[in-house]
Amino acid sequence: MSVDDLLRNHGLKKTTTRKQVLDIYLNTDHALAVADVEEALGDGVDRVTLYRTMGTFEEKGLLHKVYDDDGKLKFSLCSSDCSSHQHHDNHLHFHCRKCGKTTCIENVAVPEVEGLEGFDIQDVYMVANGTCKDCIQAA
Amino acid sequence: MSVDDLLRNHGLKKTTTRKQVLDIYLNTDHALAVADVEEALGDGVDRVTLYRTMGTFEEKGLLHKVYDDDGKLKFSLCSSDCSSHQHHDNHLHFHCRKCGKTTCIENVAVPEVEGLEGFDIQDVYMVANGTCKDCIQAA
DNA sequence: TCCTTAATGAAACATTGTTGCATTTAACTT
DNA sequence: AAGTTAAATGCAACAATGTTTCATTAAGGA
Ligand SMILES: [Mn+2]
Ligand SMILES: [Mn+2]
Ligand SMILES: [Zn+2]
Ligand SMILES: [Zn+2]
Repeated sequence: MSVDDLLRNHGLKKTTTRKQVLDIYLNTDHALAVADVEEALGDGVDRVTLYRTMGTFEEKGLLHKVYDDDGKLKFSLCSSDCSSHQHHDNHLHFHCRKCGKTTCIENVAVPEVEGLEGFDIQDVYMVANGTCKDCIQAA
Repeated sequence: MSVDDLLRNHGLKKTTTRKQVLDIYLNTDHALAVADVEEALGDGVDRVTLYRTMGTFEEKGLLHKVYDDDGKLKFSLCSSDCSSHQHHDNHLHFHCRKCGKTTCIENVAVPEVEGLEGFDIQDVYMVANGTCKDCIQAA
């Protein structure tokens, strides 16, 4: 889907910054932090605007949060059925300790949690840490 | 096990601050951030010392890191078989969005990850978010 | 008790994220 | 196409979290 369509479908105004940010995510295969996007845009856009842009994208279901080993916040594109009402990104994530990249493993679902009687589970986050394919091959 | 024994068994000097910090963790059933410990100690101990203390405890296998929903870093007591060589805290964690407490669910193991051929998985972190027992009862 | 090394305190700094307010711009109305 | 309005942006100031350097203090062994 195009950048313009994605923005319209999620009820967002079509601004220059939003189109640029979304374009970056569409052309990257791993999660990006605010600082990464800031660097990719090479100045010209205020840091605060990026924080607000990513926040809005997360609220509206365009991006979902990803945390790596060190609690560093990154964002990844959501699957097509995420909206402002609900996220459906219950897949595994992989964080490579060599290259630092965090990737969505869309085809591995987070397993159901058993044995937690008395708790109300809303969602489960799961991240595997280790060495990614690329870094193994490069070694 | 006593505070003194724990410190000795992990090869750590017995200082006032370390004993106080460890005592707090032994008497709390949920994970605590550096700021939480600082507040519990009520001044007198420098913030930097606490960061270093918790860092050392983590290295030596006395505490393990816990991240909640917002990437906030907390620490929890490790199971008895953690050491500076390796952590064995592969259990589920629960983060309550009402009270904010993060708890170790020692009796629920993190499931093995299937379907990740080509990756080298070192460890897996898993946290369930929702409402805890206490907050459900209080409602 | 003395000595050595590790632990601590203090200050300065870096990074990440938030808030208030003035200005600009997108989308809608006319 | 111009005008209107609410949302988005830029800027400055602030807050929270974490790190680094260096002088001082304290722990544990000799
Ligand atoms: Mn994902
Ligand atoms: Mn735990
Ligand atoms: Zn890698
Ligand atoms: Zn609760």
